[in-house]
Amino acid sequence: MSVTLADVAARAGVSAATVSRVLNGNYPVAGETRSRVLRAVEELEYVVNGPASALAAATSDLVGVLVNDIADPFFAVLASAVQSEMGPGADGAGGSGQKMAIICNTGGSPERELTYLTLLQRQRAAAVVLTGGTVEDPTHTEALATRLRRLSDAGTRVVLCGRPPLPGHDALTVTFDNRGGARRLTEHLLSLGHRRLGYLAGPTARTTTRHRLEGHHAALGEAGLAGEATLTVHGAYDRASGYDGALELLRREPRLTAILAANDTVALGVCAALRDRGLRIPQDVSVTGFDDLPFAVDATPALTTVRLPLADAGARAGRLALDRETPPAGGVATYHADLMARASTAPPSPSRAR
Amino acid sequence: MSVTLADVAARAGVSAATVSRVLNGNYPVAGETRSRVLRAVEELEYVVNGPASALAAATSDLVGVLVNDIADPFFAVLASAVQSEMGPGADGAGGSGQKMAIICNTGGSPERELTYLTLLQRQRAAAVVLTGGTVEDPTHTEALATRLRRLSDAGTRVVLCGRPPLPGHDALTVTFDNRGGARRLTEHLLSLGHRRLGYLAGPTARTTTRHRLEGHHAALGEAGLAGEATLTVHGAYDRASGYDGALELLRREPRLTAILAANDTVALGVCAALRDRGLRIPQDVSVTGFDDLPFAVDATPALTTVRLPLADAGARAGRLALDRETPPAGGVATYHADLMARASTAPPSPSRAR
DNA sequence: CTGTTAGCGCATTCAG
DNA sequence: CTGAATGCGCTAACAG
Repeated sequence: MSVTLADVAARAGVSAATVSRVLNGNYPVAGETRSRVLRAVEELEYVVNGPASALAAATSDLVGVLVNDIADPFFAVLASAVQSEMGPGADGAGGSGQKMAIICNTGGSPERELTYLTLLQRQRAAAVVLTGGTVEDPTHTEALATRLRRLSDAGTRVVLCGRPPLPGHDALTVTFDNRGGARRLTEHLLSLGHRRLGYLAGPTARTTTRHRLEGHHAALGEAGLAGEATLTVHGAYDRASGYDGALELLRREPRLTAILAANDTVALGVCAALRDRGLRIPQDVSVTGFDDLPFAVDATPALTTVRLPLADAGARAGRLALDRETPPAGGVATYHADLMARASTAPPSPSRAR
Repeated sequence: MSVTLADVAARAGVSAATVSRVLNGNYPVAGETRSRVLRAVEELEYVVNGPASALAAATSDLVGVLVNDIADPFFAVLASAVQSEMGPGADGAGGSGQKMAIICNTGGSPERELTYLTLLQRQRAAAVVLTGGTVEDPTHTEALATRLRRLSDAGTRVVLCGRPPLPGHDALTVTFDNRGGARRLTEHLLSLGHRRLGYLAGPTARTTTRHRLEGHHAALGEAGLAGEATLTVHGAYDRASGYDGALELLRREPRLTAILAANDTVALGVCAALRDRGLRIPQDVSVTGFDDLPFAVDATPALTTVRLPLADAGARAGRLALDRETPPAGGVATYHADLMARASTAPPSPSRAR
């Protein structure tokens, strides 16, 4: 078969235990012995058997990262950042602490989220990072808390990134001020003079959707427009629902002067729909996104949005997962969402005000 | 500690072997016994120990996916597609064949590619999928072939996706007709009447870069412009090099009427640079991308590019990796790259022709 | 169809 | 500082 520890030991004229010690570098080993072992490893092209050592040591060097869909830039950037803290190049301690990230696409499905968690528990993952908003359903929340508790009981570190702390489990959390971001976006539009706003919300019953909507309503309330602008349509976080949603909003209120999209991707769909309807951005209708993904600045006109520090947050989550950073007080770190006012928003045109 | 197979066996009043059999579903087990075992599993909340079974069975259910950077949409889409063929929801055979994808960011570095391959060998990965173009350096090519041979010798399936077959190793390959795509793009511009083209190539010494450049030159040659248009600048596959590269091309040849970018992301940078220079697209300068990533159609003007069927190719690679699909004849499947003529290209304006 | 018997390759006691 | 012995939890023959 394959070359094993014993083969290396024989070649180096030492015991298997010694080889193990050299390789893991936890125990003192004589310099001479050490180099002899290392040479044998080279010569035999020995590669540790991960499963075997995971079994013996009762812990693997796999880290699970749950995302809705890795093809969505939001999650890709987050996952990439988490990644950046492990594996070759990250080098948290000087070499052999190589962790590997298992990326799991849940597709936003609660069941799959649970299934993946079980799969990761089966792998005896060293840590698990759950990214993005989560479904707000008591049943699921409880099931999730239970699963996570089992994981932490089994020694797996659990970190939440991009979602609020989970009731029933004290996982370390890195989250975004979605409420504040949405509020700033709405205030920005109101200050430009907009009064008839359309809001394209994300999928119902998700934390992210709710928080952003709450921020929006808060701003509206402060401006004394609480009751008025309940023009809201829910949809998925994709371009198509942006397109369809924009048309639906216009159907309901043709005199709309601004549309707030659930995120940048949705905003792109909104822009496409408006263009197809012959409406100019921002002269006829202002549009805002959310997240400030890389493409936002290249949209035409450049998208006014709110910047989420995804890379920072992801990296932070990665370090917390690997226990390389002291946890924030209270276990929760919240990142601010800055307004990026660009060309897709402007004062409403008097003509459309009618 | 944690509950084990033996615990379940005791609870169900059977032997550990039987439990293992019902869980893996490979051997015939009496219906009655089966359900008793399953019940015990439920009651004890038993979760298989992955490392232990991997050790005993000498194979894990981990699949490595090497990408340059998962934050780059090109790789994200590819990886997502590979993913889609495994894990919950893919269900290739009816349930428990759950594979998990380990995504490895090589950052385009040959050394890291090798390191990750070793790490995957250590995990006894069931398969490895290498995506994207590769560095063309004899030393690296050989080192890579050696590593891959070790992997296949150890029983790991190796699939290449988005790069040409590797000399020295007969891995299954799913690749794109980069040459043809670049040729079609160039022909498109030539047929519109362009004669002064600028080419923004990817990083030097990479297969993708070379193939696209070759296609470009082939088209130029056929048009009898071989010697003429050697206006080429190399750069990374990112927006910034698109921006800088466009400025550099314009410096070298201010009368340029078209720029072919290494890919869509680079094209976005080119567009930004042109706009900043007060040049209109496509009236003053036509621009083309490559890949047809989701955002290409939302650029303004919509980007003329070449469509790579990333999702199809990724899924195919995933199935091949899992041995769920019969390999193509010769072990190599090549996907065609279709021209997507959109608004960023048009005949050159007579005024600029001077 | 089911139980028994051996390891899989390594990390750790515990002695020396 | 090093070696010998033990077991991690599971699968895979081999019998029955």
